Amino acid sequence: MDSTQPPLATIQNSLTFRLSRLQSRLNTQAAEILKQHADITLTQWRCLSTVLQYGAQTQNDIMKLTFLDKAQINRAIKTLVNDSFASLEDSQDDNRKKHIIILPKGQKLFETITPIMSQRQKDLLHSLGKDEMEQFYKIIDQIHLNLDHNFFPTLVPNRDVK
Amino acid sequence: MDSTQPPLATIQNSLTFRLSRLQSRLNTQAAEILKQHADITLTQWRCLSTVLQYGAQTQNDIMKLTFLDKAQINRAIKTLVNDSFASLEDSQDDNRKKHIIILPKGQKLFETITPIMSQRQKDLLHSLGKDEMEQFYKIIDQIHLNLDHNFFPTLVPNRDVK
DNA sequence: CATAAATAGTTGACCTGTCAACCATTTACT
DNA sequence: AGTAAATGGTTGACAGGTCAACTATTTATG
Repeated sequence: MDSTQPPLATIQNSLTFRLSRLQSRLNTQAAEILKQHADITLTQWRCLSTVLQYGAQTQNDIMKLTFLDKAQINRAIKTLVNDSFASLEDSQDDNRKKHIIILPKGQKLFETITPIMSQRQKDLLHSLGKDEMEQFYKIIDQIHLNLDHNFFPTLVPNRDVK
Repeated sequence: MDSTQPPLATIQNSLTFRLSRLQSRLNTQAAEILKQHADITLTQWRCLSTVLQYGAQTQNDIMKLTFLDKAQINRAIKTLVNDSFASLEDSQDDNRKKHIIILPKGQKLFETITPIMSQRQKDLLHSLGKDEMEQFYKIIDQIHLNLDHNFFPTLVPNRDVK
C-alpha cells in the first residue's frame, strides 16, 4: 500500500462503514463526558433521561421508547437503584410491573448533565443549517423505512458458500 | 405514561440516539447477511474487503483505513487465517510486519459477498436522490470535524457530582 | 554507536450488547 | 372457571468491542 495517502475517499463511501465509525466516536465521547461528571454509563443515562424527560414509568416503557434491549435496561436500572439514583416500587394495578422512582440524587444528576448534553448536541451540529439538519433526520428515517421494507430479495435463504 | 402513543417524535430528536439506533439495526442486518452466506463476522468481512478493495497489506494498513481497534483486527485476521480465508507471511523489509495474503477461499467469498453488499447498500439508499446522499455524507463529515475540533469547553475537568 | 522513542503486532482483562430461556402475572378464549 | 397465550421482568451465557500492557523490531537522536 502506498504510504503517502491512503484511499480514504473510496473506502468511506460505504454508508454502513461511515455510520459505524461516526457512531463509535460519538459513543466514546458521550461515555467520557458521563464518566467525567458521574460514574454512570451511557445506557444508564438513557434510562434515567427517558424516565425524566419522556415519562417512562417502567422498564417496558423505556424499551418501547428507546428500543434498547430489555436485559440491558434491566441491568442499567439495577445499577441505578444500587447507586441510589433510583428505586423501584411494585405497581398497584399490575404485579408484574415495577415503577421506577428517580431519587433526589438521580434528579440532581439529571439536572447537571442535561444542559451539558444539550450543549454537546448543539456543538456537534455546529455550522449545520436547520434545513440541513432536518434533511439529515429525514434521510435517517428513510433508511429505517428501507430496512423495514424487507428489500434484499436476492439475500433470502439460498445456496451458501461456507 | 400514556399507553396510546408514546412521544417518539420528541425522544428521537436526539442525534446520537437516532444514529445509535440506526447503526444497531444496520449492524444486525449486515451480520445476518454474512452469517447466511458464510460464517464470518462483520469485522472479518471488513478486514477481508479492506485488503482486497483498498490494497491493505498489513494489520496496520487496515487500522489506518478502517479505524478499527487493532486488537479487534488482530483477532479477526487470526480467525480468517484459521479458517483458511487468508494466510500471513513475514515481511522482507520489516520483520515486525506480516503481510496478509488472501487465499482462494477468501477470494471466492469476497466475490460472492461483494455484489450482495453493493446491492444492500443500493437498497438502503433506495429512493434517496444523489444530491440527498451527498448531503448526507457531507453532514457526517461535518459532525466528524466538529468532534475533532474539541468543542465542549464547558466539559473540561471540573467539579464532579458523584 | 548507544540509547530512546516509535512502530507492528499480540495478549489478557474487562465491559457492553445480544440472545434465549425462564418465572410470575395478567389477559384472552372456550 | 380453566386453560392457553401474552406480557413484564429477570437471569445466564456468550459474542463483540475496548483498553492497557507487553514483546520485538525499527527509526531517530545525541
